[in-house]
Amino acid sequence: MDSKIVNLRSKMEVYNAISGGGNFADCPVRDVIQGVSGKWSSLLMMALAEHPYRFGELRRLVPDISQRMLTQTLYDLQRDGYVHREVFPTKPPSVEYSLTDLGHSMFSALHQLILWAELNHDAVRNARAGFDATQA
Amino acid sequence: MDSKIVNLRSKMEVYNAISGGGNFADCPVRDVIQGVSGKWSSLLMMALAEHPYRFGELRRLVPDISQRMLTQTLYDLQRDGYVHREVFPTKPPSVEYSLTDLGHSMFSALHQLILWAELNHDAVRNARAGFDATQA
DNA sequence: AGTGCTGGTCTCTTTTTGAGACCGACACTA
DNA sequence: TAGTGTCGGTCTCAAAAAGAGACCAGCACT
Repeated sequence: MDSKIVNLRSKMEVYNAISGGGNFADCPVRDVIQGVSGKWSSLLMMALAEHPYRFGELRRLVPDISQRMLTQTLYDLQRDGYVHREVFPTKPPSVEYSLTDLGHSMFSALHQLILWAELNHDAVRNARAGFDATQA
Repeated sequence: MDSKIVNLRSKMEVYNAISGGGNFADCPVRDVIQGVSGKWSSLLMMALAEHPYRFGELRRLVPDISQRMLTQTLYDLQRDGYVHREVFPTKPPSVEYSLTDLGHSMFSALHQLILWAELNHDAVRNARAGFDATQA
């Protein structure tokens, strides 16, 4: 029984095995992907990949993000080493966010997904519409 | 003022422009990325990219997903056209989930990010540890 | 008659997110 | 000098999403 699962030495199984007691927190892919998979992370990475932005600029660029989530998402991206935060002692003080080398490196991988999304947006929308039609 | 934002014809601006009244829902990248950026989506895509799995198999493969979220995430992936759901009239009936062509296509883009995550997991973990150290 | 397996749904609680008021320090304006 | 605006946030409260786990029908086997 469950011969597929038992026989295949797949990555999924290895991640399960690593986790040992079911904690599963050590799965490298999950650990990293979680950070990028937030609702706003990829969008902010896209913005910062172009050039550094200040807090207020990002807020205007992504109008439907709340200030709270902008702060928090930038904090998380900074914590994971993707984003650098620099405070300039102007009056009033300004804060600039920019991608680190690690951030640029990660974005180049994320970029593949973004390109795919641009190319296949219609296909996804059509699939969605077709699915909703049959379910109605 | 805000010369950077005004002068640059960046993708970000185009997405903003498209959205017109601030709705922003028509941004293709957001629309597609949202579907993949769920907590469990990428993990399930990884699993199904290997070979089809049944509901219970997926549940055992990803032990810390709730049955509710497994159902819902698979439903969403199916709706977006990434996953095919097939019911076999065995007793008890079994349900098999597999990637569609669109799903495989999307996964090949997502795969770049996964590979990056595997390669750079340590760098991210170190950044995180260093950041937490300075914040403590 | 009882137990187990299948793939779910339903309800309840906890966590995450969103909306928006509020903050101090300074500049500019009237 | 008092009022207004900008900066980058934090704080509180309500709404939405996710997690935990009970429950379900249908059939097989004991």
